[in-house]
Amino acid sequence: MNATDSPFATAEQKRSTREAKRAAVLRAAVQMFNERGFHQTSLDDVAARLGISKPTIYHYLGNKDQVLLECVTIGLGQLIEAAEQSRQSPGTGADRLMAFLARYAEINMDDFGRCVIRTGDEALVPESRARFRELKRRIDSALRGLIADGVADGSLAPCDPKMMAFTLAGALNWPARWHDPAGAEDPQGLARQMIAILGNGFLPR
Amino acid sequence: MNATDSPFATAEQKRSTREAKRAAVLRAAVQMFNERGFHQTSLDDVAARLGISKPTIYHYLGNKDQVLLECVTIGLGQLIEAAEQSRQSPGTGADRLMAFLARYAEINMDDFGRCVIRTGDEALVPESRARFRELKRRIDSALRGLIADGVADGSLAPCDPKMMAFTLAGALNWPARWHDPAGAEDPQGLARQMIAILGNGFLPR
DNA sequence: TCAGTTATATACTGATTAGTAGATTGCATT
DNA sequence: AATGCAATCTACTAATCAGTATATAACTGA
Repeated sequence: MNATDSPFATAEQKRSTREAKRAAVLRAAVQMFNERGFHQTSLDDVAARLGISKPTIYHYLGNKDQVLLECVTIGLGQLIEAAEQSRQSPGTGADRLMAFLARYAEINMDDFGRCVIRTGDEALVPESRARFRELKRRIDSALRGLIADGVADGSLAPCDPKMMAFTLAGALNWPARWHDPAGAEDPQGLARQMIAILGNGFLPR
Repeated sequence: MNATDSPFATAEQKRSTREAKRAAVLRAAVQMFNERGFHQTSLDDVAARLGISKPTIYHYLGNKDQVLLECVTIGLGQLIEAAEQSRQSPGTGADRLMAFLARYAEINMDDFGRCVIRTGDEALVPESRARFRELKRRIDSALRGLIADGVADGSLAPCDPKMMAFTLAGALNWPARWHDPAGAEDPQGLARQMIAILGNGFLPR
């Protein structure tokens, strides 16, 4: 506590507690969606977990579809950011791809990334669905681009980038279903192991 | 039409039309669950697609949870059968693993297999959930066993069978989400391509 | 002091839908 | 002829839950 804290909040402080509350609601919602599924989670449940009432959720986030859309948008935003960083990072195509895959896998074991994977397109209302798909397409193109680069510079095996992207993404999406965030295995370690397997293949070299 | 067909059905014919009706209801249900999601599909919707009424579904299959449990049980049954066949098939560990993976991928692009993948544990009522998990565990053990055999006979690269199983299964589960059953790509071809990628890895050999 | 804004609650409405009660028809068996 | 069972329907009940109307309290700025 410093001398400047008073019971009267400044505009900036208010803006920031509002942000914090909004984030807390979103965090509670995404965790419950991941644990129990979107349709098994009512907004009253989410409110109860936070000790607030349903209209407060509407105040901060809007209706249930908007809450879900915001969750997946955050997850997809993290993935897009990761893709952009990898594109600019140094090394061969293979190096850049592997850096991206590691980040990709970690995000998929995190609250919002898990939500992206666990949310089927059908769960969203049609307008949100289009947005959801578009963002996913963006990640997919970025991944294909990284693969194509690696094939071009010879650091990756020749392949069809589309099939390769589906295969790699599938493998690294799956932990969103089985990995227990409260469990002992650490996401980074798992990601590294899976990427090593995908890099070398199951056949002996 | 042969001479023996008459408007009066034998007991056997009746048993078999009953079976056919039951199967038709199940097929309609699983397809709609896959297209629109379990919670977005009401039993009235399923009945409407077949031109029947909801109580008829209860007559043949029971309540909504039982319908879903039956769908996933069929899919898992196909996978278990595939695992047993591969265990007994000839060739090296790698050969047997690849035969299984091919079948595994194909099943996952079929109605009931897709449903297995798309159904989260949370969707089922707790009693069914235990059964669902147990069957999935069985497939996972079978897969790990095949991998361990291949590592033992040297036809597979040394690896942790658990991580390898998660990685391979994840990659081959994913088409259940993106592959369009009405689309042009044929499941067998896709399966072969993915397995080649997984066998060789993305790094050049 | 009054009007406006923000944060929050209680209590309701309306829609959806799982599941059931009960009727009907027709064949099968005694 | 009578009883029972299989297959099917229409019409209802009851629960859940998204979303809203409305109240209140606190602070803000005029």
